[in-house]
Amino acid sequence: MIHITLPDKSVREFEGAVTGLDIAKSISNRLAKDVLSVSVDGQVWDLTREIDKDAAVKLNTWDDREGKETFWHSSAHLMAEAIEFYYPGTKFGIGPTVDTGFYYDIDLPNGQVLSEKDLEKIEKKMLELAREKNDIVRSEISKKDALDMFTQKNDELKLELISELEDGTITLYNQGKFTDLCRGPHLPNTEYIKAIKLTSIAGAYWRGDEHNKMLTRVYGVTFPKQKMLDEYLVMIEEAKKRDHRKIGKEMELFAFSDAVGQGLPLWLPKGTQLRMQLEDFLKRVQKKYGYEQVMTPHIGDVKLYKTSGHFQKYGKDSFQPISTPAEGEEYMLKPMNCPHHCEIYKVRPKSYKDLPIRMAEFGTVYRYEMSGELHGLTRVRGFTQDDAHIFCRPDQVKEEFQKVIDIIFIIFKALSFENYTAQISLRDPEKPEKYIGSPENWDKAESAIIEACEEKGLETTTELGEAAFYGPKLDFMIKDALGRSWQLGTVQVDYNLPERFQLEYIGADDNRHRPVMIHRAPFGSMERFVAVLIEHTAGKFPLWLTPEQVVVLPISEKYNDYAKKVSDFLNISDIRTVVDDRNEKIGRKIRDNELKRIPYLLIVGENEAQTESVSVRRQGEGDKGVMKTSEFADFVLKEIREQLSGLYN
RNA sequence: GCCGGAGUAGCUCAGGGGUAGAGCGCAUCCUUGGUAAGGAUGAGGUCACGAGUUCAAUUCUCGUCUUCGGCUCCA
Repeated sequence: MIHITLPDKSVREFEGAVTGLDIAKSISNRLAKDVLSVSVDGQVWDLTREIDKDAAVKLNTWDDREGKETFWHSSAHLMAEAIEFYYPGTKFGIGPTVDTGFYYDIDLPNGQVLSEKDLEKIEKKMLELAREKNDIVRSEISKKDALDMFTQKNDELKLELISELEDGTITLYNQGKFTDLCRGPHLPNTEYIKAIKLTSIAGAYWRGDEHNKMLTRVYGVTFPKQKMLDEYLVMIEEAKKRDHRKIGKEMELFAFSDAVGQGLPLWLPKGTQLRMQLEDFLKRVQKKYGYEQVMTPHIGDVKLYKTSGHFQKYGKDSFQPISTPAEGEEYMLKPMNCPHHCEIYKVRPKSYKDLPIRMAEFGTVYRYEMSGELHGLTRVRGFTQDDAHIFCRPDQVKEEFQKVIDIIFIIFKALSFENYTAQISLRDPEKPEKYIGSPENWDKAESAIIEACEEKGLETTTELGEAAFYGPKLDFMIKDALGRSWQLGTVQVDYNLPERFQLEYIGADDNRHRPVMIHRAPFGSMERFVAVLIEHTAGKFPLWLTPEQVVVLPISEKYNDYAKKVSDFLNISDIRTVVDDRNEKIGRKIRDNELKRIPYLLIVGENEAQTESVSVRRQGEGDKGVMKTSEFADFVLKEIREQLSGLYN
């Protein structure tokens, strides 16, 4: 008798060994059709693999991550089978699943190359093979046999993988004419796969090491229903429309120029206005939280970065030192603001009563990112961090950390960022030698972060070994239009720099102590943040951020004076207005896309009887009717106030 | 940096060894008392840059730069 415990704690009894599929059938036919794999005591198994002892079982469908992974994993094998059909002798590296879909790294024989056009025929072949309904069969194999088999195939990639596996744990999966080394699990057969799209081809190093051979990586995604693929493709198209590079160009927020240089963004007037609104907002919040603004130069003596240790670690990846007329003198474009702030700290001796000191700067830094890494505003070579450094006593770390989390919450709430994740990065407990600072301080800092997050009710994931060598950290990630994760806000505890710069304060005991430094940047960088904000809002910014709040349109030239009066009047209310003094054809300009992005359109002179009034149109709502200009000002201010209300508490 | 696409008007793109093309935008004029439009005319290009092949290169070849998709990296 076998007892199977389901997630709802109910227990089903079976006469003898059962498969996941059997269990699903015993529940409902519908589930038997939908189930893709089965988790047995936490391990994901094939549906057809026999369970011969009591176990806790979860049936995975498309809605479960495990189900999707099984589906895509089998799809990768299907793709490999199709590729082997057209390119016999292809060597196969690894073929894992990713967030959406799967890829396979392959090495085509005789230096053949794959182009985008070839993907279609592979797709077709995959569908053909899928319809053959070939069973996917698992078998166990000894290490020796496995080595023999792939030696015969002359596939040194698989041989390398096998050589690292333990004998007795090696399994093969076969479908049709294709057999692959694989841990599994897989679908029972290929007919589950109904809709296939191979999305792209890219180069990738074998095992991610640039000293290794470059393989061809083929990406694809599959679905159990054609309709789901269609929806996915529509979603991708929609996402492309939100791309910040596209919107940034259309709205004239920022630009790049070959003449200026790669990865160096030019902020256009509207983009600058947007950015300044964000900066002002954060400055107000920071002021409330006891930060003081500072300013430091864009360059610094190379020695400064040698003291901080950054030169040794990152000197090669920086813009190279600038020589001066003086012999042997070298300066660097600053790659970070921290060393400058440490020097500010040292201006005069500090008492424990002075701490915490919170030093903020919108500091522009320059890093020579690899050319292939540059990407719109999200990865650039010159960018402005909304940087601040908090110098505090060890006993203040937790409280300061919580205050930083508060600030990040205020920002995310103000901009309705809900789809974020937070990750705590701690030491690797097995490798204490990797980290600087005393274990006691690390313990204190790590528990301070964990407790601070808990007390703030922040849901986090914890990664061991992901901490910086100088301290633990907390990162906030947010997804962009295409589902890629970007790191935005970051809070890092640092024991290293205070040490290197010999920072001190005099404690209540009249002894010298070392302060703890907290680095934090809620936006991360203005560039990246604006990029994510654009994609998040698809260019429809909250009213208080909109680069063009209100457009005043005189319907003909004779209303120009009045339009100017209206705009002057509204300017008093801190609302940007744009007067276009062209004639009535202006209507053509303000339409479609542009109209969509301007919250308010005021038309002056529509009704000659009411020259004291304006016709108001609200984005997405259409005609709001005729209002007195002063009424409109109140109306808009009220709306902005509503959007801003509650942001500070 | 590496692999693979791409670079033609302000924007989106078509073309192709022999005066350079479209749509939108822009300009001028006409029409339209209008919910933001119709018509006519026109201006805009070293076809990214540099070499090579050729009688002739924007087109073919090579190199450089930039950009896009990945890899790697991210203080």
